[in-house]
Amino acid sequence: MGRPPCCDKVGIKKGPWTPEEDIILVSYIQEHGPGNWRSVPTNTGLSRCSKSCRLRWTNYLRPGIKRGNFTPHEEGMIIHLQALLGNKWAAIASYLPQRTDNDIKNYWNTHLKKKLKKFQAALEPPHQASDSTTTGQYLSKSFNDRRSLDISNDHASSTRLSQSQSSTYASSTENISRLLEGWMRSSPKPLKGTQDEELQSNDSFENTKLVKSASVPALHLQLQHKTKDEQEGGDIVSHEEFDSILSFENLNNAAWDKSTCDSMPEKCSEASVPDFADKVDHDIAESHRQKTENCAPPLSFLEKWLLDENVGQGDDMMELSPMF
DNA sequence: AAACTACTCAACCGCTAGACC
DNA sequence: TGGTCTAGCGGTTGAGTAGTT
Repeated sequence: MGRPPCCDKVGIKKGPWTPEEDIILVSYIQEHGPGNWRSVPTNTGLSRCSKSCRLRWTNYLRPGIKRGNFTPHEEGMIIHLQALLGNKWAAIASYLPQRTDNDIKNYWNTHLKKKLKKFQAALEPPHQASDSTTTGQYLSKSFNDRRSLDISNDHASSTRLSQSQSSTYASSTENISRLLEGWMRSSPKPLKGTQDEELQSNDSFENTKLVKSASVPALHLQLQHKTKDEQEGGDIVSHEEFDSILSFENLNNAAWDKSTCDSMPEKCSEASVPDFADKVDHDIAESHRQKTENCAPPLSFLEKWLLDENVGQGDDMMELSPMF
């Protein structure tokens, strides 16, 4: 006796979503908000199962998602969070709110894993090269060897590489935007502001939800578990190693602030930081605290971030929610 | 120019946890 | 308390694309 399918498979469309389907889904969610996915196919007339609708929304259509072109600091965060948490993509994604877990997972599997493998291979004599697959091992070995290659340069080159690649994400999003614009013009629905604003306001709703359901408690548990592993002789990430994570020249304060404070305000609260410190690692938390202390005045923080981002990677900026 | 290979990433599948009755 | 249902998660697949021969 297996679990019944989430929806009747007969007549359910599979495969890539069309822009028209995207529009239908987005417009429905704009009106009703995300959630109650089961009713989405029936209410929208989409021949998709509820799961597919939810995934399409969370992985692709949800406003505020940053597509492609992972920045060096994002790479650094992914690498080290993966070393710390393992393949807990949702937990990792909660620290990179503009990225979906699917995106991070794909990026890890297609880019970072290989990169780290190469990195490890370069560090180890051939006879020592094991078939290890955990990044913790990669990282521990890599960072313990201070003769190591300049990983920042590696990041930079990879970013250049990825930036040179054409982005199907972008083109798809543009198509949808265009279609949405057309739809908005023809839609009788009275809407305040632009489509983007509308989407962004939904985004704040969605982000709020994300924050609430974000894996922070789970992360605490996992971190506790992880640090326990370390105490028991596990080969995860040492304090020193994690310092190096956060001191990546490209993993600047703005990076952390942006990805944490922007959409995870509770992490910026003074109350949450000591808790974080207890459970994770003093060094990490100290670094985090220093970074998050800047969060108190949201506007000045934002200004700081904007300035930093403009200097460092202006091309890569996300549009800010009008809620700011 | 065609055939082949490698790579990327959107989407799917199957499982689990938690909410609800 | 146990069963059912749903949302969410991580692993995997396969279509499309880029690169190479």
